[in-house]
Amino acid sequence: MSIPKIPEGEYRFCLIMWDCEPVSSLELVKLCREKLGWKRTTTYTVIKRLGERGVLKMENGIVTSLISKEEAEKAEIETFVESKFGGSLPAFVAAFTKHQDLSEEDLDEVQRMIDRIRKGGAGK
Amino acid sequence: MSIPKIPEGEYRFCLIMWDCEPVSSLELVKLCREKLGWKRTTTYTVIKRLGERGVLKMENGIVTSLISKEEAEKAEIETFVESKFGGSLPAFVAAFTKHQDLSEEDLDEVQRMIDRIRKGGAGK
DNA sequence: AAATCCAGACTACTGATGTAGACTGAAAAA
DNA sequence: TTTTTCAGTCTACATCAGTAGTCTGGATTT
Repeated sequence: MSIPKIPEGEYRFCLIMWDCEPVSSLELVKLCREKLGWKRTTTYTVIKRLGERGVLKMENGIVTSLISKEEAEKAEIETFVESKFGGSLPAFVAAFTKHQDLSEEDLDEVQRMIDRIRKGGAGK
Repeated sequence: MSIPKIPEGEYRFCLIMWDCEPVSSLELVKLCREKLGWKRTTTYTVIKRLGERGVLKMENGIVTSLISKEEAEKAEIETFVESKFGGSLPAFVAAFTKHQDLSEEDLDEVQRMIDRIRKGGAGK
């Protein structure tokens, strides 16, 4: 039902997993050692915990995600906007555009997305 | 000097503080009891911890923030984009616009901000 | 001065997170 | 079949966040 919250470290792991799933735990152990500097058991512990929270499942040594990166991102964004900006998108966007150094390319990117949404009638 | 990370509960407290500072600790105790359901001592504990981390200071029973809401927001957004989207604003904005239910008004709001930034000349 | 109050500090407990060493059962090697 | 290896689990421990009970020194009241 509700997407479970994924804290920092575990999220870093997830990014790796999403990037190459389905993947063997062995492979993940290797990747986490290289990219995160984790010990073998640390990776297994995280796999275990994420499994308990329904973020992924491991069967026959193969790890597969149960919630997609997109779903997780959506949940993260919602939680973030909710807790930091009282759920107000405008408030968030205001702070967002006010502080970040948005390059022309970024602005164009956003512009394009807005247009796309408008055309697509994603009002929903 | 880098803006310290402010976790959930403490951030909720900060929102209240930023809203009425400078304010007496007594007043904060009352507000937190009403809005957050906190016991008297809990509020004091949080004031203490945030004081130690340089988020605020309390002198003669008067609490004042040391980092503004704007600074905190900026830091939060940066951390968020960094950890969830590898620091890529486009990636973030993409996920953002793709998943959230942006109303026409929100879109207009964002549109206006973009226009304003463009006119106002590069960054800030 | 003795009794009372109270703001603020101290101490404390619980659950989550980050990280990893010790252990085990089953498969592979000798 | 005895030994070795190793994938995956268990146990463990420190830190942090959330929340609050207890203690104390100084101000207030009697």
